[in-house]
Parts: sequence; C-alpha cells; structure tokens
Amino acid sequence: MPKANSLSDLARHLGLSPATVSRALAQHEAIAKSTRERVAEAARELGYVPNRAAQALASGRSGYVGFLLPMGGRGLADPFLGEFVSGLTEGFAAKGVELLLSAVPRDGSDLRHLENLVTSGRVDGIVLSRIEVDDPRVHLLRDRKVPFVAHGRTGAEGAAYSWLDTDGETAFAEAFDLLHGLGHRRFGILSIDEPLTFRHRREAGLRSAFDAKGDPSLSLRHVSCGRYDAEGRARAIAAMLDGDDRPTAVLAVADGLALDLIAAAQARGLDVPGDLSVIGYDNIPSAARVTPGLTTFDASIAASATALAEMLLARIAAPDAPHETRLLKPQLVLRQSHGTAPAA
Amino acid sequence: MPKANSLSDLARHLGLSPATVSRALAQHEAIAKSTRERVAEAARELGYVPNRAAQALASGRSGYVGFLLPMGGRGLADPFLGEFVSGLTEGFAAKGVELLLSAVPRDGSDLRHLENLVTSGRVDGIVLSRIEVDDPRVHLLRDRKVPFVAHGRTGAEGAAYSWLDTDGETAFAEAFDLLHGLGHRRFGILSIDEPLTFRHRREAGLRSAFDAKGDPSLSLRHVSCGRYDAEGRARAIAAMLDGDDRPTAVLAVADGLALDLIAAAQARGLDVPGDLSVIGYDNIPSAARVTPGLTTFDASIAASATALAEMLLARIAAPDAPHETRLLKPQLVLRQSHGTAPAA
DNA sequence: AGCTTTTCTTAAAGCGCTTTAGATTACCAT
DNA sequence: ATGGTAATCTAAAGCGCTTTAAGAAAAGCT
Repeated sequence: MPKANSLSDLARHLGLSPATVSRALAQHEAIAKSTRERVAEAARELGYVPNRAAQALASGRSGYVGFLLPMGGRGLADPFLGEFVSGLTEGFAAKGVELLLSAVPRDGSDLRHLENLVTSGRVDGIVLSRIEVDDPRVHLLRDRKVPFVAHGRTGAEGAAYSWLDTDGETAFAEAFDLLHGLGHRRFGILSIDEPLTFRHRREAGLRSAFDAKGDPSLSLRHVSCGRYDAEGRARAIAAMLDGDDRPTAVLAVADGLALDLIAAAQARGLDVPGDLSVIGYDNIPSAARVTPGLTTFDASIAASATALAEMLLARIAAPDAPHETRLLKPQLVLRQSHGTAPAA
Repeated sequence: MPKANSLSDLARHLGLSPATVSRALAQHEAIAKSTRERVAEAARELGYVPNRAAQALASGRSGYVGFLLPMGGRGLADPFLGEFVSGLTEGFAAKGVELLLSAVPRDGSDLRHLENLVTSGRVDGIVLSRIEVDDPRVHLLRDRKVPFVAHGRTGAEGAAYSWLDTDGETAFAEAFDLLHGLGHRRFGILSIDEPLTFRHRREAGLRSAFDAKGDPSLSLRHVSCGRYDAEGRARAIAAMLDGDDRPTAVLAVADGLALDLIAAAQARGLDVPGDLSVIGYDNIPSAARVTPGLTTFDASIAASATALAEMLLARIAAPDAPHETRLLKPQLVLRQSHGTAPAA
C-alpha cells in the first residue's frame, strides 16, 4: 500500500488537482458529493493526514485555542482549575479542537505574554478565567479583535464580550437568609484580597442581604487573606476565629477557604456545625468527602467550562455575531457544615 | 512607530535580507553579533512577533509538545494528573515551549489518535503517562522515531526509550516491613485491575517482602477494583473490609484508594489506625489534609513532571543521544494512618 | 443547434518563515 | 597586485496547504 504524505501525493493518486482534494476534504459544497467520498476513502486508505502547520499558514487559523495557566500557584492541582481545564479540554475535543496550555509567569509580563500569544497566531481564540474588576486582558483582546470568552464578568456588566458566570450575588444573599433563619446573628465572610470580580459579587450579595435586615444587633466580620497561600489563609482564618464575638456563621467565597476554615475550627476544638456554620462556593470534589460535608453552592465547573468551549468556537466561526452571555444560578448543596445557631 | 508584521517588513526596515534577519533572531553564530543585537532591538521596537505556523512549516518543527489526557475519567480533577500536568507545563514554559493538551477518547481509538497527532506534525514530542505493561504507544512512537518520554516503565525494563519512574517496588517492600515490625500479621493490598505497570511493581514489592518472611501465619488479601470509578472502588473496598479475618494493615497502590478506604473504614465504625493501618502512594495534596493524615510515599509528582519536560526537550534537541532513565526513590511520609497492630 | 446557466474542477498565487548553497566583502600574507 | 581564507550576508527555493479567479464540462432552455 502506497502512503500519501502530502495533499499532492493524494491528488496525483486520485487524478485530481490539489485544489479539489483540499476542498473535498473540507467538505466544500462546490465539490461533487461523489468526489468527496472518493477522496475521503483514498485518504483513509493511504493514511493521509494533513500537515497542521501548512493548514495554519495557508488558512490563517492555527486550529488551537489557548488557556492561560498562572504559574507559581497550585496550578491545575487546584481542584477548581483542574476541573475547569478538564471541562474545557473535553468541550473542545468534542469539536476536534485542542487546547494550548500557556503558562504565564507572575512577574507582571502577563499582558505581553498574551499579546505575544495572539500575534504569533498560535491560537485562534482564548478562554479567560479569574476575571478582574477592570481586566486589562479583556481590553487587549477586544482591541485586537481576537475571539475570546470569559469565565466571569468584569465590573462593567454591559461590557461587550462573551461571558459565562454564576450568580454569586444572589447565592450569597440566599445563604445569608438561610443562616439568619437558623438563628445566627454574628456573621463572617471569608474572602481574598485580589481584585477578582467573583469575590466582590459574593461579598456584595451577602452585604446587601445583611443590610436589608436593618437589624443593628447583627454583626458581620469581614476578613480577607492577602496572598492566597497557606500562610495568608491561616492568618485570615485566625482573624476570623480568634478574639471576642466570634461569628457563628461564616460564608467563604471559595470552597478551599471553607475547608481550611473548618479544619482550623476543629483544631481549635470547635464543633462544626455546632459552634460554627460554614458555607462555601463552587462545590469542589473534596467538599463532599470531608467531615462534616461542606454545604456549598454547586457552580458546575466542568459543565461551565464545556459551555465556554462551545461559546468560543462559535465566536471563532462567527466573530461578528452578537455576544452571548450566560448567568447560571448555582444550586445550594445542603450538607452538614451548617446548622442552627448555638444557644447564646 | 511603524509596525513590522512579517520578517520581510523587518528586514526591509533594517536594510537586511530576510535570511539574515531570520538567522539573527535565531542567534546563529554565522551572523555578526552586532547585527544580531541590531535586529533584536528593531524587532522589539517594531513589535515584531514571528508567525508560528510559518516557522513550523518551514522548519518542520511545531514548537509544541503533547500530552494525552484520557477523556471520561476525572481528568485533571484527579489530583495526581492535575499536579503532573502543572509540573509539565511549568517545566516546558521554562524553556519557552507550550503544551498541547490532547483529549483522547476512551473508545479504543487512542492509538489512531496518537498517530494522527504526530503525523500531522502538531507536536515535536510527547509525554506519556500511565504506562502499561506492553504499552502499544511506546512501540508506535519508537517505530515512528518520534521523541517521547514516559512516566513509568513498561514491563521490559531494558526497553530503549527514556523514562522516569519512582521505585514503587522497593517502597512497598519497605512499607510491608514497617507494618510487620508494628506487629501486623493480616495484610491487604488494594489495587486496580488495569494493566498499568506501576501497580504491578508495587504489588510485586509487597509480595516479595511478604514471601521473604516465609511465615505461614501471615496472610495477604489482594483486592482490585475493576473500573476505577466510585462504584468499582466501593466494591473493592467492601471486599477488603468485610468478611472474616479482615486485614489490620492495608497498602493501597494509590492515595485516592487509600483515602476512600479510610473513609469507608470510618463509616463502618473502625478506627484508623487503631483497628486498621493504611498506607498509600503518591502523596497527593489531600493526603495531608484528611484526618487521620495519610501515611504515604511522596512521589514528588510535580518535580517528576518538570524533570520529564526537560528530558523530552533534550531528546527533541538531540534525538540520537542515548536514552536517559531515572529511578526516583520515594520518601515515606509518616502521618497518622498507620500504627501498631490491634491486640488479637 | 446555439445560448445561457449550473455544476464541477483547476491553475496559480501566496501564507511567512527557514535553509542550502553561493555571493560578497574584508583581511591578511605573500 | 595576487591569491587564499575567514567572516558576513543574500538569493532563491520550498515547506504543504488554502483560496481566488477562472476554465471546462454538463445540463437546461428556446
């Protein structure tokens, strides 16, 4: 059996021109269906696989999409990111597209890195995560007219780009009401100091529900960790748990914080949920595995990522189509980390 | 400021030929150092970024390396894979190379997928993980003379390819001796049914240490789960814990299994390590976070991945260099999941 | 038959680089 | 001057595809 290593090999074998073969393989309508089948058959027989670089150069599209993986942190070992990237990969794979994982250094060169990534033509589109309040990456990509989708919204909600987000604002308001109904009066919110929109939204949701009660006997302790490393988290958790008037109910803006909080509380001899109710956000896998099980909001990370993958491919196919935005309502997963307020 | 979008733009601007500029940017010795600097400077000023597809087509190298991500499982949400891929990504990024994440379906088309991946020229090299006893991917890549490195060894140790592995055999023998020294007499090994070499090696290490005692009063219960899904694991764990003569010390070939085993034991009212000692392998992050902390072998997953990245780049640079193999000795991390045997 | 329309196929240019083989210049000793 | 050598640089081909513009063949109409 001969082997076709290039389009023209295959074309010669078939007695057709390379142009026809190229378009036949691409399922162009202008090529007779019978020809398309004949070509596909021959390609299979001769083991022909198109060269991707040549396709990319000629067509101006690389066939890849990019995801920026921040270096230095936990990377994909972070359960959220791991699940997210898995979801992306599978979503793209379903359409025959592969994901380019681009590690970006944390030295402030991230914008240059992104610019380089797109101007080199390595990717046809980008998935952005961990969106900041006024995210410069969004501006860059929009200016450069590079297709992208974002997991999360910047501060300006109307901003013209495609995003998918979960409604953390409503969720945290709901969680507050639940805990308030269980008799809690001293609340805490455990957050992070980075300019990420999701934490602002979740904080705001809690705060507005809190303010809506207009009850001066309620208290709210707001603690953030500076860097999201072990030390920063431990310090924030200490600030939450130690001292007088410890909250009896704490909302954590992410499950990782919530799990750490529970462990720290238990280490201090506190009972969860007897002495302290904790609710998290995201429903990462280990939220179900710890004791007590973490009550949290299921943000269906993998499904979101898959949806984002589809949205991005749609944008690449039709860059001028109107932007699509999706706001998902996370489901509260009731487990054992929350309960009625302890007796005063 | 003008903008150079192509090599020839830049060459024209500099009054040089494209050939010279190309080689100057590649730091060729044949180009005068002064010229190289002048070119680099101009490239920076004019914001020139080479087109990757054109480079790939002309040079025959894509500039990417590939990793095969099995679909359908936990994907990167599996702590081992997450940490491994993070390590790879960072290792490659250190050398300016990006990782192509290629999701491979579990429908038996994986070899075709791999072949397609390399013949399309999408990647210059491949990192293989979860090596099987007689792994067809190893044969394929070796036949096709595609640079690759493997995390793990096939059955035939002398096989001519580059690999990095941890010495699970010695580790499990060591773990057995430790537990035997603590008075345990009824042992268990919790494994998986797939033809992965790592589990064979760990099983063999335990078994040979067990046999070496030549003590007929010792027992060894060997249980494997069929598919590595929640149900398969639960069934295997039940077989390990239920029935007469339950082992008092169990080695699990992976931390995930060990953690599930501990949870299941606790759910049955058993005390770990009072009634049951458990030792795992890999030291995934959550091994440190559960209660009791899991005693396990630290396989330094991320560091291994980074080393593999370097090994692969070295192979791509010098495909005919002798193969490099590295056997790492995992460190036993003593936590609280093991202890003296319960009184008979 | 002659004409138009429709259907199918192709020639040829070109995507933006790398690389081989060769040209040019500079430098030195004779 | 003359030739030889080393140091730089360049012309031009070509990587393997896509695509535009146009050509050839078949079919439909009067």
